[in-house]
Amino acid sequence: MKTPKKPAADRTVTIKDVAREAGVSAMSVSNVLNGRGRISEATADHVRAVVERLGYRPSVAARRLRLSQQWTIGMLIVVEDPDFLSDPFITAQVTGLTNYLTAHSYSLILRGIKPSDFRTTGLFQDIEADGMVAILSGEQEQREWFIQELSTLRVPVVLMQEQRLPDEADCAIIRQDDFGGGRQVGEHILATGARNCWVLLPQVEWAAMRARMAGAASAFAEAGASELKIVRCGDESFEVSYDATLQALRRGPPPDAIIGGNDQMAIAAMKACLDAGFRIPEQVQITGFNAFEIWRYVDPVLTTVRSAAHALGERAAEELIARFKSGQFRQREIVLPVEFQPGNSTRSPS
Amino acid sequence: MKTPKKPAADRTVTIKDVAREAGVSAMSVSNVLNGRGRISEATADHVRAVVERLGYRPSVAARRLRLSQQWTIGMLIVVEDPDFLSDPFITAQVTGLTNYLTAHSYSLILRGIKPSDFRTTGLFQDIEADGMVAILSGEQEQREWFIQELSTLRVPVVLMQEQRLPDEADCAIIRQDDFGGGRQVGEHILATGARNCWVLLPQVEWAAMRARMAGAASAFAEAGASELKIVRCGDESFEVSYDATLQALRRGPPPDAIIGGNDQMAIAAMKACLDAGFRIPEQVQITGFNAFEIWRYVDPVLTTVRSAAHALGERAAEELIARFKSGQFRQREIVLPVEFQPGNSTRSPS
DNA sequence: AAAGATCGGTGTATCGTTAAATCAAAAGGG
DNA sequence: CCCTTTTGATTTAACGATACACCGATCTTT
Repeated sequence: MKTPKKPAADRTVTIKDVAREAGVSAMSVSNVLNGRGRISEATADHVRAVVERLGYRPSVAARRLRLSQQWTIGMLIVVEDPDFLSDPFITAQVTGLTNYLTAHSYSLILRGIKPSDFRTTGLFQDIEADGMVAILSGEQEQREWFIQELSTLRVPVVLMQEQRLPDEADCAIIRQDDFGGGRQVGEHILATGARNCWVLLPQVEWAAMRARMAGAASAFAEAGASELKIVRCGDESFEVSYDATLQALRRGPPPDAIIGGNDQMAIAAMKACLDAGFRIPEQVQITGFNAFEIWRYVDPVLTTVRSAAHALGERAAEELIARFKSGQFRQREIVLPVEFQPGNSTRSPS
Repeated sequence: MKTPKKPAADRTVTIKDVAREAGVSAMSVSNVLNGRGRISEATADHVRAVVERLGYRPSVAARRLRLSQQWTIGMLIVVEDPDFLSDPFITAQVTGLTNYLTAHSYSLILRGIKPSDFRTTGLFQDIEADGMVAILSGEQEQREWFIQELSTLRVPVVLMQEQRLPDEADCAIIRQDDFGGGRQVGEHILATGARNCWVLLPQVEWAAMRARMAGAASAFAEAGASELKIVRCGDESFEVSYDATLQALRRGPPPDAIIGGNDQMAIAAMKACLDAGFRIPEQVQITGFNAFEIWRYVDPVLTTVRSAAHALGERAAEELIARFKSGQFRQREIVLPVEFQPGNSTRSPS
């Protein structure tokens, strides 16, 4: 007796094939596989066996259409730099998101776009995502406009790093305590006796960075110290931050301390100071933010603020799925704590 | 006169709504929007106007089902570490991929999985991607098995970092010239007079890293120098590499040079050497690989190899789309050049 | 023993789009 | 002026799954 045994059929196996082969209706197969409806154990086993034998896999596309659910979350990173994953703080959040979503059978579609491309690709209309996560940069006004546009999609929206929401926006914000972290940095710097300080910020507005700076500034203001001097860099890259710091050093007297907007900028500034002949931390102190892995391996070890970036991503995913399932989009704000991490790029408080 | 003007209808607008409103058949609407079939300019304009007025957006889900095309590429990063985006070399490739795909209206679904999860989530059966990109780690045998499994999906497959393919695998490989880069590093080190060298490699097998090492080894072999001593680190993280180097330094005589498997490991090794009291590059020389942005901002500036990671990702995306469109899956290998980048962590060749 | 409840399951319609076949009317050809 | 071709558009039937309504048997209940 010949057994062709052709389980790797060329045409894809559909639910009807299984139904015919098992001698039941397509509906029953569906019910068995989804554990719905009333099916006897016997036929269920039989159906499962046939499914196994034919190697049937339900069509995701069909299910998506029928149930109008995509099991897909869109993630939008709006930033000028096309190299949108260069910041480890962002990748860590992405990782957290992906891992959580994968574990819950959702997929993440990642897209980095320039603000100017927001309307064309930012709304993920070619995707029909079940929800959106966004990290926005740019001026407050522009960001608010983005947020409003995102709301028109009628899917849950979670914003990361954003510090406050327009009243009408029914989004969730997931962020860390940037202000608090910045304040601790400021207090620490003040305690070392520094008074004349710079803050290194990129040209682009990041709400989180502004909050860090505001935190530090509030500490300085309370102490009656002189105002922080903002040094603008073109962007957050090492190169640009390095150049900006070097130029600023050449232009006038050096500061007691430089507060970097993040670790990258701080490390670049550190290098610039060293190259300019200053000793760290004796002459100039440096602080970073976010404690990305390298902070310990530069010399001297960087004083920074440890953030739970991975957890931020996970919480965002969790919130998003919860919103999608419940259909409730109430305004909400989730803030995770940060931890100040003193290193050797600042002096011990005296 | 009251104009309710309710363009943001609650129920989604389908092609039928447009057809009814425009007084034509659904098919005509479809044809207008896709520029197919025979349609007079007049009706086309009219239909477009109605589409605009009703705010109609074609349903991606329906189109996906009908055309059995998903406009989606799956990217698989198989690695033990759940923090699969911590390597900037990988994120740069991801960025290149995403940007190219987005520009061509494809989406990337990213997933980092442990080797043990390969069967459950690795095949993207819950996605039905039009193609797959994979970065695999692990033993050769295991990787080959993964490659074979990926082939069963009957979609184009592009592998990154892989150095050679099993004969039956009709995949494309996109990689950089790791061997050549490693060889240049080896030659450079030899030229400085170093003879007794270590190679820092993670426990996990990365084909690319092995190739770099083989390149360096070949230079040493030809020069008749003593064999490279492999120092295994548990993984590629700074912390583990640092500890491994420090331990190795304590256990015996220091090497003339340490060849890092990548920049991260090299920087960690550098710090370990400094902390152990060695001067760089006078006593110990260090080299990295991949030139991720920080290489210039550590002290001393790291000698490394510049790679076109972004371009690797773009080429991968391009190849994938080409394969999908043509339906031709012939074995292919694309190799991009690398550029040796001498720094101050090695001495000048004498 | 009639009436209802439970069990196990089937048929039909539908999600929104597009390929293929078809068709009526206008245009062209001899 | 009849016959073919072209033009512009329609009708039908999928793509593969699931919601919903319904149905014929058993099994209870009184």
